[in-house]
Amino acid sequence: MSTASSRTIFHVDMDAFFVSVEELFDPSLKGKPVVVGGQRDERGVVSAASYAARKFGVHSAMPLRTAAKLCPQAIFVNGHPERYREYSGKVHEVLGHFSPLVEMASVDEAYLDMTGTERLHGRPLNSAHRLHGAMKAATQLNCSIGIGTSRLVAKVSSAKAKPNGVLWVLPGEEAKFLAPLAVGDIPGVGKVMEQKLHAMGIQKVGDLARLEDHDLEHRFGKWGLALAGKSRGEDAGGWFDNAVGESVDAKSISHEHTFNEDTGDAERLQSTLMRLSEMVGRRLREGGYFARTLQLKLRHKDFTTITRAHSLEQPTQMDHQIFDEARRLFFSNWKPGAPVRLLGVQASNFESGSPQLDLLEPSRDQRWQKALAAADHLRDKFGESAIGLARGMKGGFRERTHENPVGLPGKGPEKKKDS
DNA sequence: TCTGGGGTCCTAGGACCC
DNA sequence: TCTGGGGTCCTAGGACCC
Repeated sequence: MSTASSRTIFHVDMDAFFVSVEELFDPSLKGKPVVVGGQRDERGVVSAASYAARKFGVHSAMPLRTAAKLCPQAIFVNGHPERYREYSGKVHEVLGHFSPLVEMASVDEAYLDMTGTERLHGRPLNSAHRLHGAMKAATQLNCSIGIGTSRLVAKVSSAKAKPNGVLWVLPGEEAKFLAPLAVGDIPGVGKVMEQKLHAMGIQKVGDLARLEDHDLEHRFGKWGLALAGKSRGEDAGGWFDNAVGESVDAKSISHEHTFNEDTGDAERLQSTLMRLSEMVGRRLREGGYFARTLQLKLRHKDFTTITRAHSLEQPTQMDHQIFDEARRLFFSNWKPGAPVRLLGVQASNFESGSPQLDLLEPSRDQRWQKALAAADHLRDKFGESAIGLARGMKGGFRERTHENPVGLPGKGPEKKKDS
């Protein structure tokens, strides 16, 4: 690819994002070993660790209890997703001043296509430094910026620029930049792939680049071919090939819950399924999605996990249909009393627009849809906890009570308050 | 060490159809 | 009888990312 026709991609990655946001709300955390993600004795993993905590070997995805052992003096903080979303919005806004083609890849990182912005913003290194300053001024947060001719190179270079740095890989220098790096530094190469490559005697990206494309394809299929391209710095295969800023429709929506202690209590499990189904339904309605496939996820005490899916005749976005299916799948795959660690509900296989509606009479489903829309509206207005959402399965609605937190029919004290 | 939650993509087998 | 080949859909599981 010639220099003249090459793209200029920025990858902007916020430094220790969750920790830095928490520090803004509680400045006393600054400089201390901080672990975000939960309390030291809870089930769960580290979402983010401050640089002071990282010195003790703490890193994200590590079990909280392990982090507590490695760094007993660490301050453990529960995550605040609303705060991160708020600051993510501020980040997005800053980026919008630098390019119309901005794509948030997650809450704390984004790609910018800066191709052709030189007249407006100057040379890449210049505009990166201005962006860096503007980000600090607007959000009080540090970021690192990688610049390259592909998303892949930009992303790898931002990782190498951390913390609080800027790194530009010149057009034409991609292979030279990547060659000395470990194969595990390539996005998409995780533990398993890394082990396989090591077993082949491949340690560095340069070793990979020396192999023939068709050898890699033969060994690893489609992925192998993509890998060969990546070793040269190309956005080969899958998501990376999308133009920056191209909006991609969601493919699935899911919610899951890990119990703090395993439970075999059927009522508790059912009410959890109900809550998860409602959360999924709500997001389907918000997004205007109708899902044809519903999936249950069930993780046992020993961490063995199964998923069981079913596709409906007609797509749905309604809580009770989701719940009915999730419950059916659950009871046909659960040995009564067996301790459960996690339950999850997923909707996928979306169909655009509304499903076939009965045009002659307002069907039961349509009435349901209206009721749910009204409930969503109330929740928007008064907050999740302010109202006991009217809900029910067969008869009318039942109110949520303390004993019956999800309004499960036929359970808890008979506080029949049909509305 | 004792393993979250929300996603995407890929593979692979079986059903079913032509 | 003992048996093709391709295409698509469905389901299950796993690698990977932040």
